[in-house]
Amino acid sequence: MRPSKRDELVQEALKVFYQNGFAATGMDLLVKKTGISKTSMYKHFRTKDDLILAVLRLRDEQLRNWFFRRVEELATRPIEQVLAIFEVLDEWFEQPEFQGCMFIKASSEFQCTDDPIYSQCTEHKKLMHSSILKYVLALETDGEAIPSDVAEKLTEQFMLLMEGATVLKHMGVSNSAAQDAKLAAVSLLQGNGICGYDA
Amino acid sequence: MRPSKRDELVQEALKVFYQNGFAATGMDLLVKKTGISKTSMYKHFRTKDDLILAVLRLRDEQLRNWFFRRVEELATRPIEQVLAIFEVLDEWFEQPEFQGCMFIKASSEFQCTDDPIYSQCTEHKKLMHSSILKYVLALETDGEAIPSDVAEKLTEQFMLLMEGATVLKHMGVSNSAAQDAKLAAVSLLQGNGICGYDA
DNA sequence: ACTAAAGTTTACAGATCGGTACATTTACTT
DNA sequence: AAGTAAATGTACCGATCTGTAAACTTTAGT
Repeated sequence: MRPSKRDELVQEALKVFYQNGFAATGMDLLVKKTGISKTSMYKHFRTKDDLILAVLRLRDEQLRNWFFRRVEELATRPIEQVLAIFEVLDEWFEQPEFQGCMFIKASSEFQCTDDPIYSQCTEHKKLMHSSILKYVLALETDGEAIPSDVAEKLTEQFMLLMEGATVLKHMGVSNSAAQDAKLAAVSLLQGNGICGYDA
Repeated sequence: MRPSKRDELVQEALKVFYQNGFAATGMDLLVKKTGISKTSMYKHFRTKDDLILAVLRLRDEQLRNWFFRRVEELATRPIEQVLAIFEVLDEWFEQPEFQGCMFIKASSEFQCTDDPIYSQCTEHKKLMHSSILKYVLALETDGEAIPSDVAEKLTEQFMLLMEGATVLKHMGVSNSAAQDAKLAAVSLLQGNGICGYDA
């Protein structure tokens, strides 16, 4: 298969939905922004919701790939990787096109629990969780592996900090949200006997 | 003035917008749900956005009043009040009508920074921040007042935890989000030399 | 060159959107 | 009882919404 119009459509639709919102973006606007005819769109996707699902799938893949690739570019030791998570978060916030988390926003517009769009948003967050858990599980306390229940608890707390930072940054409440979250993460690590100054 | 139709409208509209979303709720649906005629609505509010603003004002007042009244019902000592914040958060999450934070959702649908609706959402979060800051400023470390920069940092971190918990609870990712946040808060307090076991 | 898929334009259907005009009814005040 | 302000029902406006029909053009593979 060649890089078809379909992928082109999904990629452009992602930008428009992200900047404009889902309900607020009509198919006619997508025609204007992408230059792709409405008939073609409906050949590829039966409904607008199907298109949104495809957009979210792409976003999930793009964001997770970029995020954790950056984490591993920034650090190799587990403790540093965990902290790098918050550095990458900051990088994300500082991108000029940053407009909050697309999945938080999607689940704000599609609140019905059995809506596939809502499910997809939930799924994305769970995937983020499990990726972060891997880094946390690699941590050591006094040279021993971290207990898995502690790792689970820490991961959950990191997720809280990340989502909170994303929201407050997007709402213009804090402009140091990612760094504040990082400091909190350091505190939480130290509180569990994990600190960055050993071998 | 008697409890006019206007207040009735705003109160009912709040429920509908909260459960249904803003863009997804048409004025005709509001007519059906409230029993108030569209003509009357537009006598009270020039536009739908004006109605939404009134709804958000009411919500801000209701939520903040309820929240901090509950905090003070649950605890009197500052350290306990700070932790009670997360207990009340949990109470909120367990209300059957809980559907996330209305302001996070509103700012997801009205992203334009100079939209008054967006500004109102930002304002609400700042008010939450400053209310929490008061409790944190009342804390003591070794019998001495907490340094104001530490209080500011802690408050910011508590906000991160609260917003994160609200989002993850709403998205169905975690069902112990408030308790997880509370444990994290305890850790952060201890990390700053504040613990609950002194006089 | 032929075929078939993919994409295009144009026009449209039916519903719903936010918002308004107008004439009527309710309810409180004096 | 008269007057007035508030709320009402109905019917409508133009625009926009998601989604479709039909006929035409481009593109790709053999």
